Amino acid sequence: MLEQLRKHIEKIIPLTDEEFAFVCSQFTPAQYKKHTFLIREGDRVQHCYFVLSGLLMLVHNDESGKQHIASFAMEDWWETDFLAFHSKTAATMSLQCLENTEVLCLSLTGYQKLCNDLPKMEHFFLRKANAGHIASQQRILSFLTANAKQRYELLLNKYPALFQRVPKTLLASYLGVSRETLSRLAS
Amino acid sequence: MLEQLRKHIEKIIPLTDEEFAFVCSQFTPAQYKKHTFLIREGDRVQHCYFVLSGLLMLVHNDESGKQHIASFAMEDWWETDFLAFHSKTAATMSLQCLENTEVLCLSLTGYQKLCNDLPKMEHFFLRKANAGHIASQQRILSFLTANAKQRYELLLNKYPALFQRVPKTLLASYLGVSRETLSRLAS
DNA sequence: CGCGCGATTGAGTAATTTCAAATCTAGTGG
DNA sequence: CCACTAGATTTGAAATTACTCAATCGCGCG
Repeated sequence: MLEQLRKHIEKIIPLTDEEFAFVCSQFTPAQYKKHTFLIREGDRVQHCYFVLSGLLMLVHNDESGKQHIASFAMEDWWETDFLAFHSKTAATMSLQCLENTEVLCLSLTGYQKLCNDLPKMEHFFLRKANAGHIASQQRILSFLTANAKQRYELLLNKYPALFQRVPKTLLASYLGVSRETLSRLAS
Repeated sequence: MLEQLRKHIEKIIPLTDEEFAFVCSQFTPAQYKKHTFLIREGDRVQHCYFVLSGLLMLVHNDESGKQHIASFAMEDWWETDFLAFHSKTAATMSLQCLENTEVLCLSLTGYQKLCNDLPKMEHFFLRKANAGHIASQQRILSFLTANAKQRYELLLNKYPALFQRVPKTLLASYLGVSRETLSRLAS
């Protein structure tokens, strides 16, 4: 279980056993059942989560009660309401389980300790943050350049597994179209 | 001019004169006239740019010849085609001057040297990358939750200066609407 | 003055949403 | 094994939103 974290980190930087032990000391394992919330809008955000297994969604609910999915998080993803986590403000998004999910929890102080005491980990997080930024920019571009059908196909190519794992309604609210429109696109 | 960079960095981390001298050694100043390209699609991306003055836009041109603006970059912003820069691949976006612009150029090796030799700078870039990631997520949410008019008003609140500095056509292609639609929204 | 760029306006068309109803499917209890 | 229910998906039709194409307007600059 912690081996999974080690493999994940070592795709970017090698760690000695000692270093890895220190890394581990900052994480707390946790399990959540399908439908439960790791973060609720309005909460203080205590952790950043590394997903070991299962599936999460990061969701924002607007005034009219519609839900909009900022992101799905599957195995080996890092997820939280990053704005709230880093700025210690109230969450504007919920983080919810779409499946039974195992995570490793990292607190903000744990994150800071890792960055300060182990430069390799700061480097690791920098790489992850850059990748996240780039991925978000790509998604923005998809909204600018592609229509609903094209965005649907992009998603289908990028994460085919999602189609098995989540209801279409949720894919629709990730893509920014109504579920009816998504249904009509599939044909 | 380099003082501007120092002030910018020291909003996040203090630097000794010696450290700052080392930082400076990795940057090359450059000036570009309105309309010129810092990066063209297809190019290798040599630099990440810190904008001292002026205004840039990061643009993607689709097959049908329409241009889509991923981002504007004004004073004190860092900009480049980050995917191409970090992965040493060909640019999929152009970076172009909307005004005469002064920048400081940082090469990938310069970036890596700063990160390796000066942990403070790695920390600085981590903070910037996180902020960039968060800002992109907010923009994604704006596409999901807001219609054209609301996105227009968000932009207007966030960057009122842009309305003085760039033609509406470009704001439209940043917001993802046609210029005609934007024109009708303004009323 | 006249050119050229940017902004606006109008009219028709295409894409998407909304609301409503019908259909399908997996899981539950009898 | 079947009937039943809740959730998910599909379909239809009307309404809305945004796009496209075309024409016009406004203004700064040579």
